[in-house]
Amino acid sequence: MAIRRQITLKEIARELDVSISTVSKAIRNSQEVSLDTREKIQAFAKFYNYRPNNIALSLKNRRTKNIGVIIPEIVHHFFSTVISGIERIANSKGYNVIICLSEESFDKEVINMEMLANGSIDGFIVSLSKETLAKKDYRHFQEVLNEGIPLVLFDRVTDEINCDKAIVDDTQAAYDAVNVLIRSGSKKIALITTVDYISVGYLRTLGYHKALNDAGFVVNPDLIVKIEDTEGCNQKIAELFQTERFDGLFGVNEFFAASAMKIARDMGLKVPEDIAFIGFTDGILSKCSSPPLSTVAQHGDEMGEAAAKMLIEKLENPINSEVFQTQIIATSVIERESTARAMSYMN
Amino acid sequence: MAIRRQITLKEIARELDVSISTVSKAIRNSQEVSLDTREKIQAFAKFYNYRPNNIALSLKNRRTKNIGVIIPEIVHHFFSTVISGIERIANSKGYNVIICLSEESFDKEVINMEMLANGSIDGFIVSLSKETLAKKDYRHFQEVLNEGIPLVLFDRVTDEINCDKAIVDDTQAAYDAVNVLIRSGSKKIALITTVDYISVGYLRTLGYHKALNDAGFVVNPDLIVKIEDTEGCNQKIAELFQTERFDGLFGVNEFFAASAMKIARDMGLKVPEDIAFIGFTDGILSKCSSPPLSTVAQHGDEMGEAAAKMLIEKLENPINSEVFQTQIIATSVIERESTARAMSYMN
DNA sequence: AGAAAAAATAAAAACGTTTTCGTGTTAATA
DNA sequence: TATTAACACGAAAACGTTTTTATTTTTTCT
Repeated sequence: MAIRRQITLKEIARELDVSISTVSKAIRNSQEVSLDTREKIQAFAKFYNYRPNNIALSLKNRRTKNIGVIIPEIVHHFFSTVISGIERIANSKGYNVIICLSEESFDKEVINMEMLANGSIDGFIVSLSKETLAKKDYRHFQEVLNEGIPLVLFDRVTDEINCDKAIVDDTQAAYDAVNVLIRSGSKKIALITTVDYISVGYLRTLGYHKALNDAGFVVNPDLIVKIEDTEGCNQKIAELFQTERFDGLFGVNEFFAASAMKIARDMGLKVPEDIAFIGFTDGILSKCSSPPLSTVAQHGDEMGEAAAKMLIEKLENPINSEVFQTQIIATSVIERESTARAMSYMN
Repeated sequence: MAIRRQITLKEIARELDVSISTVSKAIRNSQEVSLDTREKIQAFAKFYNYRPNNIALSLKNRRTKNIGVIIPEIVHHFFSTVISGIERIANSKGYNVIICLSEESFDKEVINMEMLANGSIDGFIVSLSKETLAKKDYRHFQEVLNEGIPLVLFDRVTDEINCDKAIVDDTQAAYDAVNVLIRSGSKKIALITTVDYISVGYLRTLGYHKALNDAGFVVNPDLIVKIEDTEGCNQKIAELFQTERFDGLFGVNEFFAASAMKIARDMGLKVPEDIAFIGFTDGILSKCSSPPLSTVAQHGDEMGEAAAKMLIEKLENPINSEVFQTQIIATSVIERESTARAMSYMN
């Protein structure tokens, strides 16, 4: 089968002995060209399966219809749901999604942004890498904004840069989650969280504090474990179980909660009778672990949709380019067996 | 902060009162332009943060340095690891990855391909949607191949189209998995699989048959459950447990295996003593379920890397555009507690 | 038949590059 | 001093579109 590269206007013009402009107009069915020639050209174009070259269009229109998305990782339930939401909206509005992974590295984030900012995309949707959050260096974002490229941040955001954002109310959601533990009868509640510079981890920790305070519980720092990376995770959780006694545990993500629950069960504790668990993110892990894990659903796909909608709005309607909004995506607490204590346990 | 759009060669040329070509050459440090002007232009360009417009380059070079990836879904451990592998290689070679989701729909697959084939990408990496596999309609692939656009298929592939492929030896891997069950002492082994048109499900089913045959076991069709979609999944698995007795189960993905194991435990069966389980795909579910699930690691990231390497090779070296290879990515069986029977159970 | 109006088509510019080729200036050589 | 070589730069083409403007052809009217 001989290779037949996509045919161009120029080739059609040459073949049919008319000018390029006539071909262009005929294909777009302009009244400017006689019905005769129009039909002839259209038939020819159809036969050779003519399709306008996207790159040429991008250059001419100075818009690519591409959205650049930069996330820390993709093998991750929450981030992949967000992508899914972004893709759905983008696709429905004729945009494509270019995905780059920062792998939690500041440098990769910067490089990827520069790579895409040279005309490859019309706007960015980004969730900050851990390193960026730790460094607090946001110049690369300010730069693209100065160049007039719209930017939407989601989930891991910062106050230091002024743009559209889509987040959940992490503090409130954590507050709600901890309250589920409290209502289920937990009196001493442990927390497995991240280091503080991860904005969402910090905010969820705040919610934990607030919930305990409002319930009149004292916050015991010994019940709080801050995990830097997932490597030594199980180790640190196991230590907690060995040194402290508690009857409820909140993990700021589903991995922490599920891991802790597993360790507890392996130690012979009954869930939820002896200890109740709740996590964050309603991923496959929460649904499939034993017992099923109560959790806070973040609705990542909605967050992705919201982010994409805001971005596309800015792209197609640059009038309000200076008014930014922060959309709070509603979370919902999903109560499953891991917090379902019978009433007899309560008192 | 006033918006300062990216500066162009033309603007630099006008500002410095030289020709566009001189600016272009100076920036690429050509000896053709005097050191004086070169330095002047370079300084100016650097000051205004000049970067060549990617779209213009794409048009000129007739290559976009974009790879189009079309997968059925992204909220899925295996597919996201593949993306991760693709992205790593692509990024290291200066390519960007455009991701489209077919959502298992033939039409979306076709539309996405057409959308990208109009010049937006240099080549495709695709895993077939369920609908496409069911319809066996591969014309859209033949078309892009005829247009000279390289294509690599991975995981869900078909013999009907001739191109580079990256797969695992599903039959062999399933054979190995079932043998783990057999070695662990299982005598009656059930299978939870997909409907036959899913190539990988079918091949894994073959491996199951082969393993039983080679071990001298009879294949009992009543022990085989074919799941169409995940909706009624738990229901159908529960029925199996109610109507049949068996002491080993192989699930063609980790979700099937984990779900079945959960149901078994809820029914009071001990794992692995009463019944052993093994799955496919080493995702978070396998690692975190109780007990941890033995499984076949597919090494999705390696598959993604292999696919990306083959594609980029074809892109940068179109000489061998007619020689296609199928790379078999090695799988590895990971034995965890779910098949770890003490010897006393064996005989 | 000739002029004016209308219709059909073509030319050219623009989007931002790179590159080939051409031209003019200066320096080196006979 | 005349000829050539080296050097520095500019013009133009090309990638594939769309759109504005210009030109040609046809039709209509007196």
